[in-house]
Amino acid sequence: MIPYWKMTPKEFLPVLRELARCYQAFESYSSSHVRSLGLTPSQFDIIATLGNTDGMTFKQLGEKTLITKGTLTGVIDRLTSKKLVQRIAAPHDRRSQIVQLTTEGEALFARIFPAHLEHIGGAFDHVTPEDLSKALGTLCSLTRIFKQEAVETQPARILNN
Amino acid sequence: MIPYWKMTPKEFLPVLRELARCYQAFESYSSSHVRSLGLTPSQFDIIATLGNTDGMTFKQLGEKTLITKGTLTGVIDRLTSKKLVQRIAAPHDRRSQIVQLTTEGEALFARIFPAHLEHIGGAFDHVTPEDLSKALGTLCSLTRIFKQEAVETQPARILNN
DNA sequence: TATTGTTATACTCTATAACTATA
DNA sequence: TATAGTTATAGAGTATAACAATA
Repeated sequence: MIPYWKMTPKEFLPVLRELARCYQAFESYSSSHVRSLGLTPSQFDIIATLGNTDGMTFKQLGEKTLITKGTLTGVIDRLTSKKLVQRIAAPHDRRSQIVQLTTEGEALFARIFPAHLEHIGGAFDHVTPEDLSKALGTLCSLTRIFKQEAVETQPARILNN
Repeated sequence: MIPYWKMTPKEFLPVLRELARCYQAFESYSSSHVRSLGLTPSQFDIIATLGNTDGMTFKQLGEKTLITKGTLTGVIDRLTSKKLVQRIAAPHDRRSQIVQLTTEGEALFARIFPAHLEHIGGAFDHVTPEDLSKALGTLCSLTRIFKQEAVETQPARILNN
């Protein structure tokens, strides 16, 4: 039995604005570190995603990072020319390629990622675990519904389902 | 008397991931609307920021939208060629220019913005006001600290101030 | 001298779609 | 026929810095 509220823009807009502001503040902080290493945010995203894995296919990588395949080829090309990642053939499907960190890429990941986490973790020192888990819950439910809505672009569809 | 917790990455990383996922889901949903109007997200950002105002200077606009001045000139040029915004001279400083919506831009804003809000509001129907305000609080405190950290890039600075 | 906005450059990302080689 | 990744293209945002006009 879920209670039903009709939120007004006046109520939820501050949350959206703060969501954007928070994400952008995080991104901007994160990217200032990242750019000082000679990486773009997209490139760092790839490194962080591949860290502590044996690599993954272009398809998987694209799904995790939300980068489309056409763009991904370019990003991986640039990281390859920096010797941070490499392509290897996938074992059971010759159409497929595995992207993985090189030794150099792993070393970079090992050097910068823990420091990143340590730094970021400081932001959470005065947030209670309870607030954190509530915020997580709220963010999750928002995400779920935004994703739903993104699929059902035509409101009329709701009537047809 | 604020209690002190030391959060571990295992605790806060899910929140960061969900923050990114939530923002990106929102952005992607929002931008699918926006692109169907022939606008990019940056361009919509400008329109939404100028809506219900008498216009503002390049400087103000850049601060609100987090677009740097060099880029902003290009974005405004494109919106100008679409006849959605216009530049006018600022009254008391002849270096400065005011950007404002044209009649056409205002009409577009009036047509799409309420619909946008209405659509987005649906996502909040099953979130309680309490959770919403807690999430807002948490987001705010995170934002504040990310911004702080972004400024103090050199930790050593803290000692010098 | 400092500030506002413009211009210029080089790079990166995006959307889109045609293409290849496999499956 | 469908899928994985590549290539090509045109447009748009980014960082950076030099520049003109004005304060």
